[in-house]
Amino acid sequence: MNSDFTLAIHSLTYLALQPDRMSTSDAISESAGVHPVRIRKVLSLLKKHGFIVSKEGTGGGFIFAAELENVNLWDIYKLTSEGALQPKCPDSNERCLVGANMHKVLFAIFLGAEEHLGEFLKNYSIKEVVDLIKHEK
Amino acid sequence: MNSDFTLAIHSLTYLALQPDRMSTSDAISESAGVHPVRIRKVLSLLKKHGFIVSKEGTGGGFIFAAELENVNLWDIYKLTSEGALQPKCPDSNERCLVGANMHKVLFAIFLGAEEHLGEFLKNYSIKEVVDLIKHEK
DNA sequence: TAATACTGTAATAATAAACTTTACAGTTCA
DNA sequence: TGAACTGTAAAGTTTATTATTACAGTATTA
Repeated sequence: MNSDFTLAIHSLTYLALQPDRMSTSDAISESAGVHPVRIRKVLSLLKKHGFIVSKEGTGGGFIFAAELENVNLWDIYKLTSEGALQPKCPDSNERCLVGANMHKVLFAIFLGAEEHLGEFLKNYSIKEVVDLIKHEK
Repeated sequence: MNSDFTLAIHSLTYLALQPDRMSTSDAISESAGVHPVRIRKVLSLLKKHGFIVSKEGTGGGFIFAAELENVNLWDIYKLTSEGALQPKCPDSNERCLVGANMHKVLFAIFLGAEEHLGEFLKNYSIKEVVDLIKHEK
């Protein structure tokens, strides 16, 4: 799994704390410690799904466009990383009972596991993450 | 996450279906479609924790050494992949409220997520996986 | 209207992680 | 003693992730 999921959480949390003005990808990337192009790529996804709004040109940037309570980590996971739990099985031996069928069995189990994980992640909205961040201070 | 977890499940399932004789790393690796050295590395872990027994020399190999019902996927996950859910955060900006504290907050959330995943994986013992494999046939 | 400060995105380069391969020491059996 | 195994380390290869470069498009401002 790449870190798009955590970068998305990081970016949204950042934006949640700047509700009144636009933030640039440079500012967010400096906070997260990654390259601005990477942030723009992740934010581009979040924009497509309406969580944020962007504006080009001078004074432009990104800003939150939803209620913090209504964006939870499972929503973000699905956008950035759905299927990431699935094991990448190499081609196994079709002439062996185990090799031939393990892929299907694991696929089904990991699908269940991801759904189960989803139930957990739904408990955390960006609002909760923001509160946790503030509490750390 | 590398595929040690799924290779361990594959190997144990394979051994579960050969309860009466030793299986070589070559045979298992052919079933799983990976290199025998990799299988031996994974099996070495499983051996350390008593799930299997190995024997060197001619006629040697690996064999299951526990009750199938008593080895579940969470046990195996812990051995092979514990912490794999944890996001690998790059060093973020300590002078930013979000950058400075996101790591701790995410660590806590993902720790919970992994425990939650554990509850799901505990539902699957190797016996169940074997049954699913047989059922696929 | 020209310069500046942004987003958006593609293409390439660098780095890191995963996996394979080679090598060889140790063990058991025939 | 030789063949068939496990056990590991080290080196090489491949793949995935991330950074960098480049540049087109858009809004602002002077």
